[in-house]
Amino acid sequence: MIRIDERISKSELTYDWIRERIIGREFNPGYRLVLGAIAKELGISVVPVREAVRRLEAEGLIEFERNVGARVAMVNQDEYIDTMQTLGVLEGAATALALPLMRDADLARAQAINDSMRAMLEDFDPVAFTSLNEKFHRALFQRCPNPHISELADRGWNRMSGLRSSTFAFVPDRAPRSVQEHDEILRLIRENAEPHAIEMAVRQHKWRTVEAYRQQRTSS
Amino acid sequence: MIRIDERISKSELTYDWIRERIIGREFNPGYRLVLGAIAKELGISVVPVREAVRRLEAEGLIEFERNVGARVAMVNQDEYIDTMQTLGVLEGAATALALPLMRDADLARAQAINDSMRAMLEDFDPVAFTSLNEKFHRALFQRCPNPHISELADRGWNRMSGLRSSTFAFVPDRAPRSVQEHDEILRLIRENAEPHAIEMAVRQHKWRTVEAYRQQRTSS
DNA sequence: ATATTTCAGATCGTATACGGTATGTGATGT
DNA sequence: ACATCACATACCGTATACGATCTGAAATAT
Repeated sequence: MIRIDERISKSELTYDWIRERIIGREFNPGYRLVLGAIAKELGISVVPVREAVRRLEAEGLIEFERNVGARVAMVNQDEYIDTMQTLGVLEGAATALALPLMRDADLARAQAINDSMRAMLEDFDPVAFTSLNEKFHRALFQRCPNPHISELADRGWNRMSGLRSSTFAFVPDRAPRSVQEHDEILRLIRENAEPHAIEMAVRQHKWRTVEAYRQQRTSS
Repeated sequence: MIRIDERISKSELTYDWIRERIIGREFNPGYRLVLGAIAKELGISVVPVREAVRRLEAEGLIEFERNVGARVAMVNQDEYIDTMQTLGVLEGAATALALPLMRDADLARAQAINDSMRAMLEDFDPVAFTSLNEKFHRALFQRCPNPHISELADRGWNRMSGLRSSTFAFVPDRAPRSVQEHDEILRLIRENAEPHAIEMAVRQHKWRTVEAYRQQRTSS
């Protein structure tokens, strides 16, 4: 008799609950996570909440201070730059590794997303644009056969969930160039360019965004 | 009156305690971590132990199964390959980023480590050799100015701590080639080669080790 | 002999309790 | 008015307790 106990532990449940809200931007960076309050909200005790928070802490989504409490990680500007730089490396590699497994449908989907982004350039909505941008990049590396590298790339994106919404609000000039570079990347893939060339195109694309951001910051 | 309370929480203490033992290979992959036993060993209750375990779980050093318990992560062969591949990417990038900050002393130290490795080829000790190998690579990227990428590279090495000791036991033939490739990498750095060339040298060096391992596995 | 059931011991998951630490507020002194 | 201190409150950190679940071994059935 196999009894499939799908019941998930409360600790796990809480982990998902908090994580969804951070990634869904319901809890913004700096948002104070009061353990007791969360426990009461979910109708459980604080112990499983603490375990969930510890896991999120290790993933960098939450910052924890002894005797003070937990808050959604503040990704300051330096960290933003570091994370984007790392993400460029990881995503470039993940995309290159995904190439042999990529299907026409995947390419078509990425193309469709980028077309939506282009259409949006007229009447610019930074939040929607940034959201599509993420979808575009995830579409490129989703087939990556190395789950380890995919997960690190995922975590990188999640880590910036708080700032994501505003990335292109900071550097709106980058938007048209960004769409153009996406097209270029898709072209390289279609033409079966060297995986290494594609990797570097993805990396440089991301690094140029960081560079634009850095300059914007120092000039203002 | 500033009172610097250096006292670290028991949860943190336990985290360090377990982590040291995993990385120091006192707890090998598969080792069963009984929460109550650890609590008793450290003279504390299980709650902080559980928190520590959750963090280690999120870092991939521990695997946790509901109602069964925690054990030191088993890095199976596929995971080993994936992790090494990822590490090649990260370490290559980290090393390239570190180049401008690298000092002569750093290079000299790396060279000394590699010389020790070469000396060891005569009377081969896989464990000591693998340990030096790690030191060599860490020496190359330690100056990396992007803490985020360094940390991921560190975690990659730590994740393999269990298998590390045996890497070169599996593919002893790789050892002389490895030393040679280290020399080559050092030469490129000394001659101020393109950062990108150095990045790829480091990456390929690691990937070749993986490849040797993969072939060794399929042929046996 | 092999498969199934039963049961006890080990271990986990979570609730509750309580002392400790940080933080804001109002009283007190200058 | 401003700084300092005392105190109340909110929240955290950890211990303890106990029911739930798993595991392996002995007992039973086939």
